[in-house]
Amino acid sequence: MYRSHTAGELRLSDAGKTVTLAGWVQRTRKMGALTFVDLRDRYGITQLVFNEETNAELCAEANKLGREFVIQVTGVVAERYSKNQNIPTGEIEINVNELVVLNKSITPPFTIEDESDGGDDIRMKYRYLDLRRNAVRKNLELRHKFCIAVRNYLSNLGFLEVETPMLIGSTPEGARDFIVPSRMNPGQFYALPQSPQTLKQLLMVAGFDRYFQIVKCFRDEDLRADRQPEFTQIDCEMSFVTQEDIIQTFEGMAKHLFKELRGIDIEGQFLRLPWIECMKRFGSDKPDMRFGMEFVELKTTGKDGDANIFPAGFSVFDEAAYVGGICATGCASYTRKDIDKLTEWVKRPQIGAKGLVYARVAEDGSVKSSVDKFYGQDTLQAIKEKMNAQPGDLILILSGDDAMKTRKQLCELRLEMGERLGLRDKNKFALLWVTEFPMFEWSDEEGRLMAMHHPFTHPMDEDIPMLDTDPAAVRADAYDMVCNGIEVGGGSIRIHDPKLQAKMFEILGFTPEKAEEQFGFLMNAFKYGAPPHGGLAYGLDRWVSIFAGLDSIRDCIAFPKNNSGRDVMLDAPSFVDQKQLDEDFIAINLPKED
RNA sequence: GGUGCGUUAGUUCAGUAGGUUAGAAUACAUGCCUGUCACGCAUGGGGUCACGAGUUCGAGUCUCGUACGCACCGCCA
Repeated sequence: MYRSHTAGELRLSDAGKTVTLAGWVQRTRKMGALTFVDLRDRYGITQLVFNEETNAELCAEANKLGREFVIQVTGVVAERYSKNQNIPTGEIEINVNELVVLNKSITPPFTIEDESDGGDDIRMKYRYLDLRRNAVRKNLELRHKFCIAVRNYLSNLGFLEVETPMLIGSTPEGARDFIVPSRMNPGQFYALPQSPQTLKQLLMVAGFDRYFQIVKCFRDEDLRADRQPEFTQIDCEMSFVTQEDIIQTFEGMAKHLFKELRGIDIEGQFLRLPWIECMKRFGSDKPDMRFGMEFVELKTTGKDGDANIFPAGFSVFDEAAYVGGICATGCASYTRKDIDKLTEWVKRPQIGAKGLVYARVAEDGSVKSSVDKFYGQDTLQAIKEKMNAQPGDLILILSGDDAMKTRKQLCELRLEMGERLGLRDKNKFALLWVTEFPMFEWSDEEGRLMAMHHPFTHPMDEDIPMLDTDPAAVRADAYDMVCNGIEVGGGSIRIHDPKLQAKMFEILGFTPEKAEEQFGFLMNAFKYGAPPHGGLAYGLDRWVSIFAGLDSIRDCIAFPKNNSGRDVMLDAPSFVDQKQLDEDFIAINLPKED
């Protein structure tokens, strides 16, 4: 037996007990004849005491201990002379009688403490040391609890967890696949699933009317703080359901998770916003609803309807297709310099605005703007009224030729101002459903319509007739759940009619042969009695990050990849031996260096 | 594929206008210290300033290129 207790559980009530503990040396403090050692394991820290006067030999051994040595000690629990209120075991210490060094450690490359001195790079290279730190370990503990809560909730509703294969066929639609060679089928490749989408639909055909799976998915695309090449989804599918049924079920799950993991009761139904309204009011299909600062449209043209608050005179607005603004509460105190900086910020290539028009509302209600020489006070007052701007507020206005592009720029500005005003509080949560997504979006690169969600998404029933006449206007029976401006889940009602599915492939530019080759298995299955079905997938890593207040999903993944998709600890990916390539009949064809 | 920022001691960083021997904190080592708990004090070791080229009498500092890291755009059905 290596230990009788963990390093986190002993209390004053245990005083007098003889115990054996094992763990890592966090640090040692030598005070003359007394030596204190903090013993750490994943449960906590317990102070060990060695006294030169009672056992000089043992104390000398203790003085040789270094950071991260693995030791086992036996001793008696005693009340501390002066208590440490900062840790749960702070009222006791162990007077050690026996010390065994189970393993030595070389000096770690960074200090393994709550406030580590290590940067991301070195912590990732030595992730197994980083994981010894409370901060990182707690994220993984939260992740574990999250998974338990998910399984409990879904299990109680009759959902069945079914594993689907990791080695499946490649489908070029969507993200790039990771591919895996098949030795027994020379020249052929499996693909790792981007999602178990088609497989879960086949489970519906099989009659598993409530399925879920906590499952790894793989996409060979560039990484971000919230995107890893392998990530985890809570993949769900239900039969004989409408969008309303699915929203009820998974809104319930979100509420359950908030209650279980954060102790937060979310009252009432989540807000639901059609996609087009989201874009008009927030310039995004995943708006951060923790704060308002909604867009006010000052000029619209074309399909948004013709409206214009501005008299002619300022050529930029005269020529713009869209002019919109936000009202930054209390920001009238921004100096000319502050606004110049903000203007530079919106003109950066990442945002791409041409410029920024501002208007300050003074305490007396008068408006002073950067376009005073083009517009009279009456126009400025009209803008103030329309934007409901109060004295002390700063109105920020962007314009452009393309309404959607300008809205996206305004969205960036809104988020930035929200950040500056401290309105994006990590302990506040604002959830909503975004619905009525467009079915298709035009791809310049492909020169055809692409599925905005995926090709198995059912159109909204009332829009089905438009598939023939105006496919670009068709809305999908799809929905995303958004939390604090992050897409945490999304799904749709699926097509279960093989004829409708065939039509969809046709609109997406598949020839019947191509559709048959890639998705024949699904089309075929649908001929044998496919139930109406739909589902949703939650991004587990993103959910856990939100609950843990993390900026990057990497912090809740035990062994994440870096920006270049590398595992710097394993040094993967790597080249393989020629023998291995030969077995798989693979020739490497790297581009020649210039 | 692109944009921005970065790379200096084991680690986190500072380094002024281009000028002598590149600093701090922490970590590490040694010593002192009987109640510490971010202990304290003293002493010490530790640097190819990412790499390559260029400008210059002289480069950690300026220029160009490369590599790597982070954030973002494209991409992510």
